[in-house]
Amino acid sequence: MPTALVWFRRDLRLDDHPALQAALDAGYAPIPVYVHAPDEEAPWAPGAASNAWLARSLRALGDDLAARGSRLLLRFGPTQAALEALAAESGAEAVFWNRLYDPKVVARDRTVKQALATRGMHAQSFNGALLAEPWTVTTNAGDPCRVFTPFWKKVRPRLDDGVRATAAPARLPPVDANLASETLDAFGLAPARDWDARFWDTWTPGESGAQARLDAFVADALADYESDRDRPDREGASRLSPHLHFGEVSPRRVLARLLAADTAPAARERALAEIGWREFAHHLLYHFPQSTDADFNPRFAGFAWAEPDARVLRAWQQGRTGVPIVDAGLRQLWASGWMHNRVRMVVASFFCKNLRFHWTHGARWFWDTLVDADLANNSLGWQWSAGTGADAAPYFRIFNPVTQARRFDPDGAYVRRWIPELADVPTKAIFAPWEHAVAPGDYPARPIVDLAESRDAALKAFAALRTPEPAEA
DNA sequence: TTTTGAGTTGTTCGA
DNA sequence: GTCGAACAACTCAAA
Repeated sequence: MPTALVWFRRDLRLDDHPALQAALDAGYAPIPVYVHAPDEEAPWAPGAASNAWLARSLRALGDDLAARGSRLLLRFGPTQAALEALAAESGAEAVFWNRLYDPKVVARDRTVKQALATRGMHAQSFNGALLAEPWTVTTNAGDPCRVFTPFWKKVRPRLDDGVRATAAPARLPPVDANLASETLDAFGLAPARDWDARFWDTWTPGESGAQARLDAFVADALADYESDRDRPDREGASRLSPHLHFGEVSPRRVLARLLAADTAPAARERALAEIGWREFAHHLLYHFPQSTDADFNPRFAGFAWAEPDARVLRAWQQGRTGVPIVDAGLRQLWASGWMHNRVRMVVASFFCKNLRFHWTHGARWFWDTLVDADLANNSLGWQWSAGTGADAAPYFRIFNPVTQARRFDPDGAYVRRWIPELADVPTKAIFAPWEHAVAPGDYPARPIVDLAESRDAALKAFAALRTPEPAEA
């Protein structure tokens, strides 16, 4: 039986895996391989939390392949050399993989594809990560979309039919035992010290964990998704983001489940729209690759950002700003590798508006600490919050963290869970303890920045960006 | 080409 | 307490 390499990247599943399926359909015995080459994604090589997840997800994929009679080979990069070497060792005639959209990865993959083709190999890539690949969606004028609503109006009608997910193969051909594999430990992905120990109370990386999460979401949270998705004190979010990032479940599979769910149309559409935002983020990243580091809106080149003060930056990172909802979010992030999306917006607004630090500094912290760190989603989210994005919040929309906490954590349960110092503070005082002089000694007595003053300062800084009147002649 | 309508997630102020 | 307006202008996208 001829063999083909199936190059796994962030598609760490067997269900609805187009590259694997294509190899099988073409009559090849697949040789699954993962190549460890983080340098090739610099300066956005995966962060520490992401790597901790990846280690577990790779182990799960290896187990799942073994259970079907196959084997996952682990190799060190550089990628091109690794794939060429494995092809030579195995006699593989073809290489199949699913596409990614990060700028550095796109460039790397193009080079790899050309190199393989030059050697006479069949190299082919597939769509395994998106419902609508970036080049398939344009405005009527043929340009990339910059605004979500028109983008989604183009994509949403396609989804009612025509997007199919294929089932995982029940059995796979064996992989030649002579083909060598690195050990997972050799990759050095798992943390040396077990700071991630508590992550795994809430998360199960790997395909079966992803499917269980999807099942639980559809069964328990979908019906109330419209309201509860904004409530960090409830289990209202899907929590699918890290599973989607690593491709442990495909968006087509999520779509199929949402379309089949017996639920109110509004809840379904809301959940679909969140998948739509993931699609839109990838659309923007693909068409505007510089948006990971540069303000989308060039007008912000003249904005009076504050120079990040190391002490203040550390207080934000550690959840010691003195603003409870902000600190709760950042502590949740540190403890669990994840933060509720509503709270992400609150901490980002505080960072970009109240502290007036450039969004890239916050994005970098998220990148290192989130298990769902995703270049497309992270860049879009931070630019949206900062107001620098193409389709961003208007600049005068500055979140008041006290108001946000009262509205979305009305009983203070979320704050108490993540800030034990405040566990005994009454609800009416817990969102702004400095106004009631109730904060205990080891919690900051007042916010690191005055909320009202810093809000006004941000508005003034934005006002200064306005196009100046032409000078009098 | 020109015009028109619209744009994830908010806050504050004053009637 | 509730409600509507103001907060600015700009740009995108479609008609």
